[in-house]
Amino acid sequence: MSIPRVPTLKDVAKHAGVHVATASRALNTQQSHLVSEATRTRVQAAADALGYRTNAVAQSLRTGTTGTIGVVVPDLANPFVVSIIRGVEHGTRRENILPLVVETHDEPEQLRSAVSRLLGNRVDGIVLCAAHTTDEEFVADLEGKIPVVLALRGFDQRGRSAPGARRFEVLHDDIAGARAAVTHLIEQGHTRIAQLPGNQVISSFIERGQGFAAALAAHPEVEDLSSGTHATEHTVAEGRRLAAEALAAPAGRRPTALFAHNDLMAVGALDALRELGLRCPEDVSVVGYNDAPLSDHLDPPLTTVRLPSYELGKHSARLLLSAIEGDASESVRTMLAPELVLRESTRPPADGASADEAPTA
Amino acid sequence: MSIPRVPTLKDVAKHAGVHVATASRALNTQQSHLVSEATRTRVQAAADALGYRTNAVAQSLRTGTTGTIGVVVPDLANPFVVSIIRGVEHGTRRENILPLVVETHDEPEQLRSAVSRLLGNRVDGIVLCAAHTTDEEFVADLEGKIPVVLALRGFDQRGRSAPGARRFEVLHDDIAGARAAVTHLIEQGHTRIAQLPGNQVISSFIERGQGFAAALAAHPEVEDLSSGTHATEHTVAEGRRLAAEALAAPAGRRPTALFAHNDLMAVGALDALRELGLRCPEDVSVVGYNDAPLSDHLDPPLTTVRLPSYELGKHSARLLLSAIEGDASESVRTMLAPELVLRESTRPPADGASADEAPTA
DNA sequence: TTGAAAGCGCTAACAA
DNA sequence: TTGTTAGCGCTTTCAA
Repeated sequence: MSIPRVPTLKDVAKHAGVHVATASRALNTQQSHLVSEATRTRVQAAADALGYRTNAVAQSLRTGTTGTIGVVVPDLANPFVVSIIRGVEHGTRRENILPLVVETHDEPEQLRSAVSRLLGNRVDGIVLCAAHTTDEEFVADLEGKIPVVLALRGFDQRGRSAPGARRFEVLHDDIAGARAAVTHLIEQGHTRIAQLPGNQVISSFIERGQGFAAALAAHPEVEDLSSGTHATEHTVAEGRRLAAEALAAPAGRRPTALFAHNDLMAVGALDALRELGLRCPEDVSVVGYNDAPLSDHLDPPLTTVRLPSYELGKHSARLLLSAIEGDASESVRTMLAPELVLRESTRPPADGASADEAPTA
Repeated sequence: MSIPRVPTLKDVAKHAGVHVATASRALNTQQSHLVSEATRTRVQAAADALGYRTNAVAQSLRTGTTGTIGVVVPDLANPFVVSIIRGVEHGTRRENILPLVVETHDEPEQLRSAVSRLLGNRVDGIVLCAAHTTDEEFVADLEGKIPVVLALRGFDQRGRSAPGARRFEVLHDDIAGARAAVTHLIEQGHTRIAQLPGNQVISSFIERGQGFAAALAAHPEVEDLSSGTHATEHTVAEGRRLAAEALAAPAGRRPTALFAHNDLMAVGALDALRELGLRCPEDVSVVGYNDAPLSDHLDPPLTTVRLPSYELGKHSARLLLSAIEGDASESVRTMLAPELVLRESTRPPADGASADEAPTA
């Protein structure tokens, strides 16, 4: 009921009959060699007896380092974000670092307030997975205050000319991923393709658009039938909206394949097709991105692009730790490769797809 | 490049030409009334000019409270766990509390080490969503050290007789949820039902089993054809394994409906059916639990039970905060109700599938 | 209304 | 090998 006072190092020292400094040395693995084996044992016994646990707060204040890092993510409900976090955890476990995870929901103010809290809590560094291209100035400023690893999302490569602007990045090659997905569609024979683009303030989606464009540029016979609008959120509902737009064209001008910038939007596209009386993949192929859980159990199982999120988190953490140690003096930019996952939502267009027999619903 | 020293309160005080104590008072909303409006403004201006941010570490050491709470969860990859976390965040936002989230992966040692880290970091309280029934002693001990809210998973009601054992709980009525799901199957006319039980060291799954039993007890004509084994993990693979076991019976003795203790296991059951050449829901109905994302987009869309995870998190946080304030002197036990979500994976058994042609509904 | 001073619990020179 | 001492940055009595 009544919560007893938590024992301090002073209590341990008294109990062991030594000075606090000795107790501190005895319990600190780095310094315990400075202490006689006998007293070390005695102090340890006292600590165990009292249930002593180092007060990380006091330790942090004294040493100037907290043993925590911030992990700023857009959205925990996004499974690959969780995977990144686990990668970070893996990369920091040995060092006994505690990652503090904060969400931004892709709101610029929330990014700022989240970072502000982390700075207030004196994290030793930050893995930033939630940057918008419009945050570049903010991030550059932040990098002047604390070690930062820019993960998952970066900035436009131009404008990287700031002198002495060291930057640590662990990114994913979204251009290659999108290009692989769209090239797959083209190789299956699709000549009318539309993309359902994500929010263009996020590098991942900008680059997926670039990958789409690159794939089409290499195949001039293929038409881009995208509607031109892009999603503001990356939800099923938005995917459905964009797909409906793209599919609204008269039958002969309708895309036979859709590239959605993420899996949820691809699911929305499947919904839109169903509502129009079109079948996937018989009438229209669909590709997603991220390889979300259960995307292999959809109807039909979704062709998608896998992003090595766990590795991304792990590398980010490692890089951040070395930046904190001061080991990393140069800019580092790691780029992780995508993997195309073929399932049943893509197939060659039906015979005479150009003439298109599909119902207009 | 070189990271400049972070300004301290002393810097602000000097810059404003006042004593640090005055600066402290000026910047602390609770005490700023003790300071003349003029100096308050001056101090604030100095703080802004220097980019001062209170050092939460020093503040915590001095005040003995960190403004952080621990949130111990089994598994971030579980979407309803994320929803709980968001509820917690909602419940703590106003007070500007930082929730520290740690995972246990349902490993007893990880629970202990996670809690240990949180205690070391001197969190002000803990929301524990990851308890096993075998952790009761550990938890009782913990409750003697720090305010704890037992969320999502509780302990057996017997044995609650410890004198003065105050306990704060925010739980979900798994018995009612399971009972509703199974009663729904029975009312559709199913008379041969099997459950695919989760790990029996977790109260949620124990209670889902009890709800299953209660539903059957109220309908003596219904047979329990469960295989008797239960899952160790709550994955698609385990669901598939258990479903295959239950469906291995000769045709006339085969269950016509399966109640899986969570959605992933239900998905595994769908896989098992497909492998056996059985259709869902025509041959066998399936019910899940949790209403996971995309469970409405499966083939077929899954009937399931929704658990009010966001509210659960929100209530837990509120309760913890009041416990920290010392407001809550009595045990509190909040029980949140489930909601049955009907979709297409359940329907009455085919004619002759059971002896019972007359659905009772 | 402001300043002086003590101290939260710990670690790290320095001295012995 | 151990003890002494100072101080990390802040808040909060107590005095002025």
